[in-house]
Formats: sequence, structure tokens, C-alpha cells
Amino acid sequence: MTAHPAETPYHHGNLPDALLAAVGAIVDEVGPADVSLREAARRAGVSHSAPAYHFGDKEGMLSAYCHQGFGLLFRDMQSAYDAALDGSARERMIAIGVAYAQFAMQNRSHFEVMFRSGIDKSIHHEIGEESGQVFGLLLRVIRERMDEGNYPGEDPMQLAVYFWSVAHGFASIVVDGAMPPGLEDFDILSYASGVFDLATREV
Amino acid sequence: MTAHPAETPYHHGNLPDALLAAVGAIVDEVGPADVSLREAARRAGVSHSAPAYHFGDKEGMLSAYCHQGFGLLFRDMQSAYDAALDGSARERMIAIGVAYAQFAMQNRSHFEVMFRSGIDKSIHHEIGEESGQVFGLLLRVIRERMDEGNYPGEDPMQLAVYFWSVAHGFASIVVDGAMPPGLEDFDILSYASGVFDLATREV
DNA sequence: ACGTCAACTAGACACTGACAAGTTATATCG
DNA sequence: CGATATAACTTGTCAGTGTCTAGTTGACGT
Repeated sequence: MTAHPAETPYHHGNLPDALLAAVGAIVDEVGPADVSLREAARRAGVSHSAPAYHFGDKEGMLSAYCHQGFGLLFRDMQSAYDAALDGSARERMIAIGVAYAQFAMQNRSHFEVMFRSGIDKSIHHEIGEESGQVFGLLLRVIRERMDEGNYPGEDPMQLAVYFWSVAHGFASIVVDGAMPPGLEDFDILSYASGVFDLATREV
Repeated sequence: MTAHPAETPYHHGNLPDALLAAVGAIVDEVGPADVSLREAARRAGVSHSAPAYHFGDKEGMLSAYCHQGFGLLFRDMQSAYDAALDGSARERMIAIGVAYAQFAMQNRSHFEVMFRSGIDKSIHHEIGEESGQVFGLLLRVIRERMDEGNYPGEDPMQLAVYFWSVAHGFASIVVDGAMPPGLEDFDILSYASGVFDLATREV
């Protein structure tokens, strides 16, 4: 039995998670460009080369942070979808889009590392699979909407790319700080509803 | 008179431009994360600290590259707008959107540094002004479309945010390599036309 | 008790951004 | 035409970083 409390039972306890939390803190405080293996190690209270043991290299650590982010994003979108199950497919589309924007706002550090830090996602193919899951949910709700008689004759894949473009583009603009100034978070969410309302008009 | 040829009349000639070209080459070859002041200097054939003289620091160099990119983007969008002047406002909207996607594909390194490298654009406010110019063109064509009787009662600002979301989101997805595989550049452009056709349906 | 192996630590090296100080070539001005 | 101010660099240096190699620690099965 060591002198450490229960939450650090072994050498560190759960170092990978602690390091990912440190990554988030660093991104929040000083931006994605200043994330370093050594600073994450410092914040977790371990030696400078401990992160490399778990993640291989810096790209590996950021990929793991991406992985975590995609899990959160998909969970949020799935929840939004489920919560709108008793509504129309269009309401589910809007709910998913708003959830995407809300995720970006509430998990800014994840969003930035996932989409704005220039890491090569093609290396860790698990990330490609997860982004495929997100796209799959989009495609599903599009198909449901078509089953309700909308978008006659259109290609569901193209519709999904279109709607994903709106969701991802809007979230990127918000995170970029390029929205009209003076809007609180709540305002941005209602603004998002308006944008996704526009994006899902019947044609 | 020096021994240098005419294209390098002074110490270097036009070092800032040469450095920005080097930045583009580095991004193309090894990605935005590997851009460094020293590698840019090496490729331009100058000492390791020459870049800092012109750009201040690394962020300054990347900001200058952004600046260059926004100039190209606005020029391309303006050209697309002008070329569609004799058509409908909707055709101009589509043309602008396609131009945005085409810019991202043909100037991938600029696009990545502008939107995916996590640099803080709020420092160099000239970049904010340029992105404002881009948004202004979007807003203008939206208003023209409303003048033709479309989008009755809608907020042009919100419509512009919406359409910008589509354009920026689609371009991001393409640059991210997240599009359906096997599409050539030409296919992606026609795919883009389809997406912007969807995005500009009358309501 | 002992070996094994996961989870680290310690040290070293090349590379980077930033800063200070020196150098060189051009432009300006008398 | 020549002195000098100044723009455009170079050289040197330092702390910080990623990554590699070689240890070290401690839990656990037998």
C-alpha cells in the first residue's frame, strides 16, 4: 500500500486520462499551438517522457484527444436525435445540427484539436471510423426525411454532405469568433436554430 | 552593381514573398505543423533569423500567409461574381460558393493556414477586415437575391451566415479528405455545384 | 522468493523560436 | 562625390521541445 490516495493507486493511476485533461486545459488557456508533451507531463506531475509511453508521440496524444472528442460529439448528436424521436425527421435534423454547434461551443478545445490543429487524421484510422459514425447518423435522418416524402429524387449522400457542410461550417464560424459580436451563448444557439431551420426548408 | 541577376537586385530581392512561397511549399510537403521560421529561411537561402526581421515572429509569418490567402480568395470570389453578372442572383450565389470550394482545392496550403492551423486571427486585425470583405460579398449577393423576391421576410445577415456556413463547411470537408473517395477534382467541383444548388433552392 | 513485464524516470541530442549584438549594402543629403 | 543614416540582413546564444535509448520501480503470477 502506497502513500498515495485512492485516486492514484498505481504509478500514477490513470495517466492517459490525466494527460488528455491537461491537453484540454492547455488548449483552453494558451491555444492549440502551445500544446506540448512536456507541458502535459508537467501538469500531470510525471516525467517529461511519460506521455510518449502511452501515446507514442505528440501526434498520437492529439489523436487520442480527437478520439475522445468524436466520442463526445457522437454521444451528444445521438442524444439530440433520441430526444426528438417523437417529432418529425426535420426536427431531428435541426436537433442534430444544433447539437453539433453546441458541442463546438461547450467543447471548444476538443473541436479545435479535431478540426483546426492540422493533425493528420488519416494515420489513426479509428478517427475516420468515428467521423463515419457521425456522418452515418446524418445520413440516417436524411433518409427518414425522404421517407416522409421530402427531397424527391435527390441523392441522400449529397444531401448529407450538404447538411454536414452547414453544421460543420456554422460550428467553425462560431469557434472562429467570426459571428456577429455581442451574442451570448444562448443567443448563438437560437441563432443556430434559425440557420438550421433555413437549411431544412422543404423544397 | 552586384553579381546577382536582376531578380535578386538587393540583399535578397523580395525576401518576404520568397518566405511566403517557402511556407506554401512546406505546408504542401509536410503539413502546417512542420512550418518553421528556420526551414522557411533555409529554403529562401537566408540566415535563420531573417524571417523574424520581416514578420516579427512565427505567428506574424503565418498571419502574412493568411493575408495573402484572403486576397486570393476574395479575388476569386469577386471574379466568379463578375462572371455571373448577367445571370440571376441565385446563379451568382452558386458561383461564389463554387469559387470558395475551388479556392480551397487549388490553394490548399493557404486554406489550411487560414482556417485549420489554429493561429489567432484577432491579433492582426487586417485579416478580420479581409474576412469581412468576403462576408460582405456574400451579403451583397444575398440582398440581390432578396431584391428578386426571394426569402421574403428573412434576415439577410442570417441568410449570409447560413450560406457562408455551407461554403466554408463544404470546403473544409473537401480539404479534410472526408469526401467520398474516388472523386477527381473536376467531380468535386460538379459535386459542389450540386450542393450549392441544394443550398440555394427557393423557399 | 523470483522472474516478468507494465509503467514509468533520467539523460542526451538535434531542432526550434526568440532575442541581442554585430555587419553590409543602399539611400539620402550636404 | 563622400559622409552618414538606415534598411536588410548575419551570427551567436539560450531556454524549451520532440524523440530516442537506457535505466528504474513496483505489482503480480507462479
